[in-house]
Amino acid sequence: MDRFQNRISFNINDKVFLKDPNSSELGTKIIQGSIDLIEDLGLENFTFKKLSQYISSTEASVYRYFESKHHLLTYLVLWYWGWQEYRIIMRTTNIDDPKKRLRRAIKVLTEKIEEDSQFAEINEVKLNRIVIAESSKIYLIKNVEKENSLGFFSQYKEVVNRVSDIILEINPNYKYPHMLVSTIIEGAHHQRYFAEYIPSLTDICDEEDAITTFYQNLALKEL
Amino acid sequence: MDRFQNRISFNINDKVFLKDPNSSELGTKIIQGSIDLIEDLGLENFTFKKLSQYISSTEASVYRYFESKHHLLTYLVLWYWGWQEYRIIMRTTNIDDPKKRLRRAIKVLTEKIEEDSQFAEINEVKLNRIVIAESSKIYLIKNVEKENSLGFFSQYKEVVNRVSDIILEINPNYKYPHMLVSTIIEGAHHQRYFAEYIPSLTDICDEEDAITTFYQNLALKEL
DNA sequence: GCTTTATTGATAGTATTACTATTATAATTG
DNA sequence: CAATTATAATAGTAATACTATCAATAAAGC
Repeated sequence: MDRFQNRISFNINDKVFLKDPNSSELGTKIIQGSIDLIEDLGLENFTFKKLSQYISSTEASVYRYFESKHHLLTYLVLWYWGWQEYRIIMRTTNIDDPKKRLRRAIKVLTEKIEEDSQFAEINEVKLNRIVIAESSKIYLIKNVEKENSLGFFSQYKEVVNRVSDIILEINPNYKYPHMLVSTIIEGAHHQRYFAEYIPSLTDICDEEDAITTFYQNLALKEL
Repeated sequence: MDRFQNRISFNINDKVFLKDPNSSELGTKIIQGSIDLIEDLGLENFTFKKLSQYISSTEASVYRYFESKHHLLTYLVLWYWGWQEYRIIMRTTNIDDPKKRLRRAIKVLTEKIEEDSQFAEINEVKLNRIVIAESSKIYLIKNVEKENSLGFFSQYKEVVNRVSDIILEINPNYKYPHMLVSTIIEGAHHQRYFAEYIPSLTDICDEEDAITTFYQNLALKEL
């Protein structure tokens, strides 16, 4: 079991899994396989049966790690926001100007992830696509409040708070930092999704990364 | 059948249903009942079986109107955007100042619906809550592109286009009117949802309608 | 080296969901 | 009155989302 202990990983709320997938080889295969399959099939068509076949295990074994595909998705999204927080820290420390820091943070949160390099067991490109297309489903459910009280959205909140703090540095009297940040995060996800699948809902643009630029400017004009 | 013809209703894409629910009493009960039940149970726990029991009919009869609960939800959302377009028109005609028109349109799109009066067969308060909590699920699916090509999102697009046109009146050179409008619409839905269920993600405010004010100001500062 | 324990695999089984099909009956329309 | 249509009643199927049991194996402790 020792060989799995020193993996680079974020501390993920242990109520989201039955058994820590980071503690075994099968667990790692569940995470890797689910990222592949959810990205490929969509959450609707993804099942634990298909996953278990994909990773050459059994349905019952997968159920020993996660009580449902919904919890598995929640785990992936928690991981994602842990990773994003880490990226924001990496890319904003040692920058004095809070406006510049805000621009950087918005870039991190709104840019398209195109390289998968940092973590062997996680394909960040696919995970980013999953978060864009599926993450809102983790809270658009009847028992949001219960899952909220279990801390399933805490990682997301931390990211929102961190960026809100930068906003308050720029304008200490600004009343709605959380609203602004979550509008930007969710908005950027929507725009990326629309741009790919329902382009008539967005504005055609040749610009290199119009979505990031749009939200950076929106935020700075607002403050 | 005649007695159902002169109901006030928006022209809804006929590919979304198998049989027009507006053409019969059972159809009307399906729509009314589904609004009650989806609002109450959430889409996840809503089934045609429960619906048919609720309206004292049978599962097979419901399936003659809609091929799936997903299509039924799509119908409701189409109706909602038809209604919102109508409300925008009602509340913006005869106003000369485009900035004032934009404020009004944003108010219509972001305010909480609290009275249910206009249409006998539709509970607008509940439908608004359904749209906030469930509408993104109509496009966050694997076959978005097919459903888009069938015109399932056309009503939403029309609303976005209508408001975009107001934006272009204010600033004819503005590059991202569609992005701005869809960011506002989806953002307001998120904020209302968060305010109710995950309040730590929003900003506590005593103000009467902070969400509407927030998005009105955001839009006007951006332009 | 042997026992205990933990991990996974193999298999089976259940309730519910998301449908489809068939037939009967009541209501409308021509 | 005949023909059509709408609905109800019933049955049935494949897939999903699980739960339970037991055996095989590998690792950990003594």
